[in-house]
Amino acid sequence: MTTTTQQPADASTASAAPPVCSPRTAKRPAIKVQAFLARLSMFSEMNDAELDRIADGTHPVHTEKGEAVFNAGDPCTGFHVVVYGQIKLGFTSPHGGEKVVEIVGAGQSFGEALMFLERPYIVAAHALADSMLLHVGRSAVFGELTNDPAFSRKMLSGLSLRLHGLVRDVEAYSLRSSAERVIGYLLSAGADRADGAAPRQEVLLSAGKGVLASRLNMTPEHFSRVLHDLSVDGLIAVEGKTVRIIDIERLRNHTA
Amino acid sequence: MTTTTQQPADASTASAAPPVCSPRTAKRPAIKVQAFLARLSMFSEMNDAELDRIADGTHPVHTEKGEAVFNAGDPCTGFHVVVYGQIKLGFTSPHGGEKVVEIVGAGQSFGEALMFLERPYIVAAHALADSMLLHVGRSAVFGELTNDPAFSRKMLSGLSLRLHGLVRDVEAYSLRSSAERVIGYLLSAGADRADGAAPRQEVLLSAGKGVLASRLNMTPEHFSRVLHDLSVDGLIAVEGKTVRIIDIERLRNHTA
DNA sequence: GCGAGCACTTGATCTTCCTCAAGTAAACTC
DNA sequence: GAGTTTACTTGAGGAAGATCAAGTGCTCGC
Repeated sequence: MTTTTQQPADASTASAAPPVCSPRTAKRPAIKVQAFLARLSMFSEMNDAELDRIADGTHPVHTEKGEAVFNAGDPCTGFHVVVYGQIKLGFTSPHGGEKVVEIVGAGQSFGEALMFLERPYIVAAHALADSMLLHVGRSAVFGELTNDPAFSRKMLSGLSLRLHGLVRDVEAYSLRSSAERVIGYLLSAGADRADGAAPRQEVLLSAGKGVLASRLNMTPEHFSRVLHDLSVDGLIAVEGKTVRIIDIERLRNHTA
Repeated sequence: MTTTTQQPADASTASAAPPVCSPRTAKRPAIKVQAFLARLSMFSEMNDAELDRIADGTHPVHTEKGEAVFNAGDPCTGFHVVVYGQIKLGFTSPHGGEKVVEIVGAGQSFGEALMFLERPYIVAAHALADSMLLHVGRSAVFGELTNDPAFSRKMLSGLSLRLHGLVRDVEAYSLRSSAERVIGYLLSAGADRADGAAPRQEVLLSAGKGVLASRLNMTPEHFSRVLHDLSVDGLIAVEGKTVRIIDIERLRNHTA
């Protein structure tokens, strides 16, 4: 592995899909379920009949900021797709600590693996913002799997991508220093608007610094210090939740 | 998550299948490919015609101890099953360090995720012992996927199980101390002969201590010290590659 | 059976990162 | 708009684990 721009946060299944409607349009906006599902790469090759059947196995879940979607130990009866909002998946240690495994945004899904394993959740899901999810029931998915090989293949690539991301995370946790993980996050967050060669100079942190710190396996204090040190070195400038990348070349080669 | 016996080393897809023949019977023993494949849970529901087609897409790979099966960056044209021997999957950092992600034994497979993603490997695979693998070509797998939903479902559960194991690893790396990871490994290795309620008292370490240490995210030195400390506390007794568990109850509750 | 090489152990020291404790700034209530 | 809460920052000190450097004991080849 010679890559220098590791991206601990890329484990997404569905490519980004814009929310069907704004969370502020109404308190509980009605959405066209089929239309929303069709934009997810997972369902993108489905015909109308199939989409209808999947949509039938679906129900909306509204979760307010801070609330749990599910907790570790809960039985898993399907998987979730984020329509709007943001969800964090994490472990809580008996000793009070927390480890955020993944931060999931609009158009992304989670919980497929447990659905296939028919085991209870081992992580908890909490809303980082008022969110709307679709819960896709297991039997609807299994029904389509039996007669749609293209769908099976989509699911397989989705899971594979997730696995790949997790392996990259393990690599980052094991072989990289905290500073390198932070830099990796900044570079990948800056690069994720993949519309051109040049990564953006302005990165908007995708969650609160405490949550990000946990996602990157470090304490909020240490995260703060790393950001501070990078600022002092003139590599970035931090203004609240936005980070301006000043010297991307030196940032890439930074080792400390 | 309330489990106290975490098992960082359980990420296996196929349930253990005995080697078709001993590695010492002949230098390159011929095996009945179909018969071997049929024992893997992945292929267990296949009929003879299907097994024949998969077997046709297969070729044997013999790898001597220390040799690489593939390296990071190599293209992935299928996945591997271990017939006999032992393979380690790991990252090599540019600064010389190594991180073993998984240790794979007979009857287990690896590389499926990359096969579905059609990306080059991000880990390297090295033989820990003289080994024989079967390489299962991508097109053979894809061919069966299109007309065998049961096979698709098997693959999906296989990947899900792997994902699940990796998430548990991340939890262990993030929230557990090294000693807890070692204990977790000992308990799971002792419990893996799941023929009764009582875990074995004698655990044979599944690889060299250096390799295990890396798998558990610690240095060989530290691993050695942890084992030593547990011995001094009277919880285990180490005799070369076998660890006798003396006080399993105290071992489970140990915190340091 | 003897030397070479390797795997493992043990010891001393050093680094990274965490913990605890304030302090500051921004956001949310009333 | 003052008070409270929450999020973040800063500092001092400490602990877990890494690194470096010798050892010791094994196995393996001859």
